Amino acid sequence: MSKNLVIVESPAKAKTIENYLGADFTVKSSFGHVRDLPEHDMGVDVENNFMPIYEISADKVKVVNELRKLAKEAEEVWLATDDDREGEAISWHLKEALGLPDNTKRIVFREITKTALKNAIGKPRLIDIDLVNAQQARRILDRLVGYELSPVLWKKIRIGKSSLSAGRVQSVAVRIIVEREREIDAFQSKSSFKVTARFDLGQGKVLNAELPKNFETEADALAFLERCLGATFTIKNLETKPAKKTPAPPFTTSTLQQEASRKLSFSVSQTMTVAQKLYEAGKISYMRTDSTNLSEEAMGKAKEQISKEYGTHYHHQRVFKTKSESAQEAHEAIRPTDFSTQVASKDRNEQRLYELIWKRAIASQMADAQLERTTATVGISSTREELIAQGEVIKFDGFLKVYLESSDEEGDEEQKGMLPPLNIGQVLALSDLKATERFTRHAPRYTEASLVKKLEEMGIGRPSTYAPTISTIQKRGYVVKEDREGQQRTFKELTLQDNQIKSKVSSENYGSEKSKLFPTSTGMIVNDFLVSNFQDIIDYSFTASVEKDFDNIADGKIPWQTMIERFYKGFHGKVAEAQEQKIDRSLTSRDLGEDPVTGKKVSVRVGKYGPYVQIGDVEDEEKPKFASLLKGQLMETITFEEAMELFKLPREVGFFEDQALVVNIGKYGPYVKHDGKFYSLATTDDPMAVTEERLIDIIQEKRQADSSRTIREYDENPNAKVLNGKYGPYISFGKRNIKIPKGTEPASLTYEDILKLAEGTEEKPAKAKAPARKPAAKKTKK
DNA sequence: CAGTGAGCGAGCTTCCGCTTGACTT
Repeated sequence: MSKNLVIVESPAKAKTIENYLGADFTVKSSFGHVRDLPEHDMGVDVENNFMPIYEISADKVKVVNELRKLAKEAEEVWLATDDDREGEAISWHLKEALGLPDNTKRIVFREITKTALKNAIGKPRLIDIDLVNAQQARRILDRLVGYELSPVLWKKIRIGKSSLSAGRVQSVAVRIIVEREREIDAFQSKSSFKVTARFDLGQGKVLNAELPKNFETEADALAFLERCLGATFTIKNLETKPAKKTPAPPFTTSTLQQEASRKLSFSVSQTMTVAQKLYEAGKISYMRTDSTNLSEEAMGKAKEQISKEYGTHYHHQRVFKTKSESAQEAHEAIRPTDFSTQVASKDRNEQRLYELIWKRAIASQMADAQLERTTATVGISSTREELIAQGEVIKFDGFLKVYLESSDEEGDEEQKGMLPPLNIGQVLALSDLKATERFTRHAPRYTEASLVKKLEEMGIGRPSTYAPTISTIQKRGYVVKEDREGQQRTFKELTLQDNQIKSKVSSENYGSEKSKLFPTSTGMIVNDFLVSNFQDIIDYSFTASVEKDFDNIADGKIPWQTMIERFYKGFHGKVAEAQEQKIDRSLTSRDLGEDPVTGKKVSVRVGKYGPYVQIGDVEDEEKPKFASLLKGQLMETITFEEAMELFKLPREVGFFEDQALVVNIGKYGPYVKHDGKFYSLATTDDPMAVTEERLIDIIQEKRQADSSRTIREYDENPNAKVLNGKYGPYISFGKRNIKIPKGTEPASLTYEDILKLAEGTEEKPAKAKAPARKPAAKKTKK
């Protein structure tokens, strides 16, 4: 056993550090936090100065036991968790859990290099209890908010099949999505006419120019074209200005998620999983960071690589200031551990992400790109308006040699090309002059990654929680990530060509969405409830204001209990008030009108399985009719006409193999039922309009897919099959899935073999919760 | 999984922020 035990948070980091520190040091990791408030209880004694109750987390018992043993054997323990609020708290919890003395040495370093480590070891300090208290305040505030608000939702809004929840971070994330959707719903598109001209310069060269301002009406656009009939077009002015482009800083968690989403179409969680693999393989630095900082050593290595690969004039050292105010900067920016490594993995996605990280980090240490922007003004003999043509020439590519950041704006950033050679006074031959109707666009819906960006800008959430937050709001049923088909619309186009003006009407698809976040009715209802009852908690500035308090606690200016007390007084009062309120049914239902046939009331409500329309009342003699809403329809916005359409389901859409094809919509979306089996419709199929041919296709496709997965079937039992799954072959036996023992050839399994293998396994219950069992359990208690 | 949805009401759910595997079909 070595003399020194060093404890860090991550095992990969432990391994690296051990190599640097030598034989006298054993380096172990805590795997993050080891103690926390209890999961199934508030764990905060509100009556007793908010005293928290901590317990060793279930999955950390083993780690803690091992560390306790090693700590006893060691002469000296060094707490080397991250240099931020959470890291300080982890050290304190370790000290408490391992029974270490108060003077245990605490060391910090922000980059893993030999010098940084030596410096840290030479300058140990004690645990900063003020900083720990700031973390405790953060933890307790989040617990109070989350565990008091969520039960209010359970009591006041019982909808959806998943349990509802609220919290400082997730509720704001949902609010952002809901408000954007409402903004889009209220958006009125305006059309205008954009004028573009094409000139033929001969020898295959073309000049494209446009009018700087659009015309608001077709009449204005037409009048302009008429004025241009027979006009002469001349280059009136040429202006050239130097310009430059500067590289973006190296990646933080949030910017990595955004770029991987735009350039590689990765989901936020996929990015993190792939990055974790690269980190564990030692290929990149830590991937959960809010810092854009590179270590001196890293900048030196980047310089070497750039000079070697592109020449020294491509290098330009840059130190980036971190933008975000909430940044805690315990780590470096995300960068390759070795800049000379360009191939880091055989896995395609790992390699693609690595390349992105490598390029971005390298580019951040490269020279600006030098450009030349040329603006040509085209005068028109018959009118005072002028056309403008713009071009760009790259004089020195600099960092553009390796990397260009992409943008969220759709299609706006067309690459400007070079202008052909032009002279002032040159007369241009017009090929055509067009006025095309264009429409203003609503603000874009959020993607996972652009929501992360927004949250980060608002200082809400941390690098380690962006991905989990995004998945929580989807799991709770507040938000769905979907593709939506666009709609057709027509637009007008006026063309002046060969001294004639022609008008044409064309159609285009607009508003289609891919992998965007949409609020559900549940999300909107819960959001509205929270906004009207807990305005300040889900206010966009709430986190920022409590962060100021946490800073004051960390600076020793106020005791954490004072801050929590002050907050809790007002907050708990509002919780109590909301509990007293009658359930507001208008939140979860809306009247649409009367059925013209029966005169019965038509209303839309949100039930256990989502929003649905109901005709009639449960008290009526005749049972009410129900129909679920389609994807994309919301309780808040559905119209009476759309609602009545739904009652055309279930529809019988023809026959196949002597059985009817019935289209309906279930809990999990639209499906076609045929011969007692269910086949899901694709998201692009409209259940109201899908044809017989298409349905037969769907059935045959599904059968084809199933049969290609089947390795063996059994006459004795149609429910027993050997199938090929994502992770290799397995046995599907009724509702059970059984592992195939190692060394067994799946195709050789007989039915008897399967029965034997099934013996030891338990039948999986259809639903995890067996409702009949619970009351019985209570009886025994009594 | 897929012919629910109200209300009755037992007993359940839940937060944010640090970390990795275990598990899946």
